[in-house]
Parts: sequence; C-alpha cells; structure tokens
Amino acid sequence: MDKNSLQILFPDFEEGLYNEILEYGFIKEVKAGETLLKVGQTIRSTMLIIEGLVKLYREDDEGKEFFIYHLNAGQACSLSMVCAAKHETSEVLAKALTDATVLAIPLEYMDQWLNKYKSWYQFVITSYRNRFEELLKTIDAIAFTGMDERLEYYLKKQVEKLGPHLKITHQEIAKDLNSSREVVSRLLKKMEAKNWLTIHRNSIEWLKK
Amino acid sequence: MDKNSLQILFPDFEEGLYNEILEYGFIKEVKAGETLLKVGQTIRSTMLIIEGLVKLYREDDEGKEFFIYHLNAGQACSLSMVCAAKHETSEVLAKALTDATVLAIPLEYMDQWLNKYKSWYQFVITSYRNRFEELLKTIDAIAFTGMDERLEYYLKKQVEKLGPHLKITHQEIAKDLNSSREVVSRLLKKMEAKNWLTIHRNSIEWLKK
DNA sequence: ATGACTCTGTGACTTATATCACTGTTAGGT
DNA sequence: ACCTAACAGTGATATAAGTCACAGAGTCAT
Repeated sequence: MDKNSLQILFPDFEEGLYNEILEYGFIKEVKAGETLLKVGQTIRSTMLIIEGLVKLYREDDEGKEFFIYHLNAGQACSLSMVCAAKHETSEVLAKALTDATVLAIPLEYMDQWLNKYKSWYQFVITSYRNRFEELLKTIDAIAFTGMDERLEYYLKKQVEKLGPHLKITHQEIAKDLNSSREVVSRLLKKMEAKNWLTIHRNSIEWLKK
Repeated sequence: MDKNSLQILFPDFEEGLYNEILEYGFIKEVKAGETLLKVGQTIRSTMLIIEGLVKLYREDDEGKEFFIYHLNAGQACSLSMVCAAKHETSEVLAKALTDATVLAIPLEYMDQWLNKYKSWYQFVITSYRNRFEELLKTIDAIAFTGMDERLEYYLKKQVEKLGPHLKITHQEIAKDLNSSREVVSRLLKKMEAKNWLTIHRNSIEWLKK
C-alpha cells in the first residue's frame, strides 16, 4: 500500500490524511466468498475497500440472507463507521464477492480525523448519504414493486458493478432476493423472451440498454 | 424557546452549543397534518424536533406513501443533515402528525459545530445510527415477514410513540403499509380475536404486552 | 463412458394478498 | 330526526408468489 494508490482511490483527501492512513491503518486480505463482518460482531475499526467487491446482507433469525448493496474499491462500510463510533456491534453481514483488500482504520483515528481533516468529514458524510439512499431504494423496490421489477433492479445493480456477463446461478439470485429458484427461473425466461438477456448455464448475459 | 427547555430535550450538549443554537436557530411551527419536507425540496437547514411527532414517508412515482419511521421531540431529521451537508434535495416526505415545533439550524452552523462541539458530533452520529437501524428494521419487516407481522410491528411502533389509544382508521393504516383497507380490517379482526387489541370506530386500543 | 451431482425448466398445486361488490354502522350537519 | 359521508365487515374472485414433484441437460471425477 502506497500513497499513490491511495490518492487514486480517495482523490479528495488531504496530504496529512494520506500519511496518517498509511501510518495507522492496516491491510486485511480476504478471499472471495469469505465473511468480512458478521451480525453481532463488535466493530473495532472502520473499513475502507481498497480492492475487490463486497456484498452487504441483512440476515433474519433463520439465517436467510437478504442482499442490500455492494461496496467497491474507494468506498467505506458506513455501518462500520457508525458502529465503531459507538463501540457497538454489526447489524449486517459483509461478504467478499471477489478476492478483496481492505484497509482497517482503528476507531480512535476515525474520531480524531473528523475534527482534524475536513476531507475526512466530507468523506464520512458522503458515505452515509450514499448508503442511506441505497437503503431507501431497496425499500422502494420491495415496498412498491413485484418480483419482476425487483429482479430487473437487482440484475442492473450486478451489471453495473460486474459487467454484463454475470456468473451467477438462479439459486443464488433467489437467495439474495429472498425468493425461490423456480420463480427466478420463470421470470428470467420471460426477460429472455423480451431480449433483455440470454440465459446460459451458470451465467446470464445482460443485453438491455 | 429558552435554554432550559433545550437542556431537557438535548441533555448532553455543551454550554456553548446551547447558546449558539438559541442565537442562530429559528423556530418553525407546523399544524397537524402539514408537510414539513417534500421529496425533491432543497434543504437549507437541519431540523431538530422540539415538540410534537413527525412521520417520515418514502414516496413512489404515483404518490403512494410508505411509512418508514417517526421522529419525536429531541430527535433530528438525519436526512436533513446529510442533505444539508451536501446542498442536496430531500429523498423523503415529512409530515407533522400532531402540531409541532421545529428548530431549524442553517447548514453553515451544522458544519462548524461538528468541529467545535464534541457533543454535536456525537449527536449527529447517534442520529445517523438510529435512523440507519430503523431503515434496516423496516427492510426486515417487508423482506422477511408477511402482512400480519408487519401490521403488528407497525402498531407497536405507533403505540410506543402515541400510547395505546390509537386514533387511526383502517384506511390510513393500509396506506402507510402500502396494503388495502380490507386486508387490514381482516387482520385486525384476527388480532382482536386473540385479544391483542380492541377495535372501535376511528380508533384501536392496544392491549398486548 | 459411466455415474453422481448441480443447474435448469415446467406443470400442478397452495397460500397470501389484492380487488370487487355489496351491506351495515356511526357521526355530524342541516 | 333525517340525510349524507366516512368507516367498517365480509364473501367471491383474481393474481402473484412460493412449494412440490419430477425430468432433462451439462459438468466432473474416476
């Protein structure tokens, strides 16, 4: 980890802030599929994503996982910020979708920097706002629309982050949407008929728009 | 508005902060039913609720209103904080449920105080965390449970804020939950049979727990 | 190439919720 | 006291989504 790559990911930070991040942050590497953060886990540091893609889930009592949003390089886990600030435990589950590199900032610096660096404060506020918006959009999707639109919204989000060739099974999609494989299969068929996508074994190719 | 009543509502603020609030904040009175904040409206100040109860909604394209949470005296509209900080527009609809008094803080002070007053920073962070949690709980309710549990959760939230005598019609409940009156009526009947509540005209009395 | 396993497609059925149509009930204004 | 609206209850039906059962098709290891 060097200053240069930090600057590319977080271009608006101040000079001193880069130095402090390099001095006090520590790198954590996670393999694809591994869990970064469990529900109920105490958070001791704020996490900045340096490389890779992380998926955030909400979990219910029976262990069902409902996908809420992605975090990619250059973003921070807002939840880890709020929780860290209050020494509380996680409310969400975070999994690495690809191999990922995460920079952990011990919570004492998170606090200090908010007073010290305007750019850090802006970054934190912006992160909150963006996550808040994602949550609101998720609520829209499940409150106002049916599975067909939710599936479309879900696929679009995946495509945005991962490109049009999605390596994913119907079963996995169903799990993320808290639906069932058969329903997803049937809806995908309909979308294929409309030429929005093509279905392959273990993958989907998005064509629309 | 005097310092004393501020101290009761916001007991953890610093001396200087009370003074600045009194100096730069301005009072806004709203009648029950009035709209405090519209979707798309530019936010120029952060709002602290001094008196009354405010309901926050998410709105869809056709104007359907989905209830997300309450704000009561001593709380702040987090959304107004995030938006204000970025000079952006509102993503939610806020309505006064009772006559309400709101203290508006012009956004320039919101920023300054974060650097100046530790207690203000704590307050902002805590507000965020609480609203974030509410949103996650709302997602849980709609993603993982059926209308029966959602109705129960909804009624409990109302009772928490308003006491066990809820002056509300089935139609209004249905609107908040994005359901229909008939469904709500039937579910309420079932709950009445279980002695969780009694149904009156224009009101419900909560008995459970 | 065979067998085992995972992924996908599909028809039949169940269940929850929404919608429609209608009736009865209560409160308030004149 | 009567009329009108808003509110509430209920059966019938429609629709979306979840579940069950099973079959075919691709992939992998031996």
